[in-house]
Amino acid sequence: MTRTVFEKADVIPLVAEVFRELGYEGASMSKITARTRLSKGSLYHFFPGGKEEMASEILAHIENWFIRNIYEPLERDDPLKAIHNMWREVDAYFRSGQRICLVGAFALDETRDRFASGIRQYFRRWIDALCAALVRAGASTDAAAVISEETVGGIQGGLILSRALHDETLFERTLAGLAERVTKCVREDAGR
Amino acid sequence: MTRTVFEKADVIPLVAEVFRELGYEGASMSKITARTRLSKGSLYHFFPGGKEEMASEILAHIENWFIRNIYEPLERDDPLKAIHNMWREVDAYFRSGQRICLVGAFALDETRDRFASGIRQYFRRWIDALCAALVRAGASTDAAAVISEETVGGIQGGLILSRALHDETLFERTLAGLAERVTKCVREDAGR
DNA sequence: TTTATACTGTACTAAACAGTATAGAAGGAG
DNA sequence: CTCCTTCTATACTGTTTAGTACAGTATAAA
Repeated sequence: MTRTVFEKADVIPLVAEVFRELGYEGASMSKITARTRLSKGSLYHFFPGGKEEMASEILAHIENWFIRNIYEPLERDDPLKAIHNMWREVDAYFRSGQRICLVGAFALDETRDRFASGIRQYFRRWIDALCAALVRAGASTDAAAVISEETVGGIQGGLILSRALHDETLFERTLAGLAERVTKCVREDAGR
Repeated sequence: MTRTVFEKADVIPLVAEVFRELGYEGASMSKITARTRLSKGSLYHFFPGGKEEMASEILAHIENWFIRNIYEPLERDDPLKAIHNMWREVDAYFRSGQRICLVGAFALDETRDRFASGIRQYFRRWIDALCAALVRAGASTDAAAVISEETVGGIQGGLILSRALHDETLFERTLAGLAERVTKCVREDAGR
């Protein structure tokens, strides 16, 4: 009999995809074992704390991805380039709206209260990093604060709408619209 | 012993609130009975089809509310007044972001597939009604289509963000920002 | 006052649930 | 080879789940 051997680093994205598709409550252990092809033994070996530990590690894994690929570039690199990189990475990460934001989904029901600090931090840091990049690019502090909040919110709304309407083009349209407004905001303020 | 007698019209909003707090999968029959104080017998009397029938009737109830209070005014009344009315009603309905959009939440996981047509219709009609009102108010067809999509998406994003950040002021700020952009869009196009 | 209807409460079943225990397989170290 | 560690598979626990059955209660009409 063939035995597939996993490492924790391989398991987390696999389980994450199940949570993404079914939500925290919808993802029962049996659904997770069925969809990942991992046995209960393996899952409890990697996550002795069960579902709660899985979700907690997944959230940390997601946050690390965003820190490395989005937040740190925004904080460190040339702001306009980093923002351009953000649109590209976000579109790829959410597969043009075919893949949801697990953190956003968790925020909508009582799951939020279990992982409150992780969820809060994910959005807080995203908004703050974008805001700081906009200020460095020449936007006013006030305008940057407003538009960075609208941008992160707009992305979440775009994900909901594109799924609800089964419209694969909607998310990319949303990103393009947000990108245009961000660019305009920087141009206007920098031109003063 | 006192016996509280309900009608279906009273039961739907009660059960809806439980779905809103816990999501479709999280709302088990025992949680529903505990939070609504309705017995299993009563619930299955009103909804012989169980959870699926409950959610289906709740979605219909929500859509009716939006038709009466938002979509029809947008389609029928003075467009600027109807749009102004929309901001007020939406803020009240979602309790300034303290209450989520059940339809949006359903759209994020596999629950979407169970209620696909209801979910699609809710957003489709909202966007279309707003778009038509904007055109009647003097906006160009293209600009109206873009901004009405951004508005409905922006509302959903604002709900996620205000919950995620535990920021009660964020949703109202989002609505105010959207209202400003909508007003500007109408003014610019009508002035041509 | 009888009788039908509408609603409630509870006891029940079978399936699904989270989690545990444990035996065993693979692979490397000695 | 043996031994140890890491990972997998499955059988098992008690609990919770959705849903059914049915007896019981209030109300209104006849």
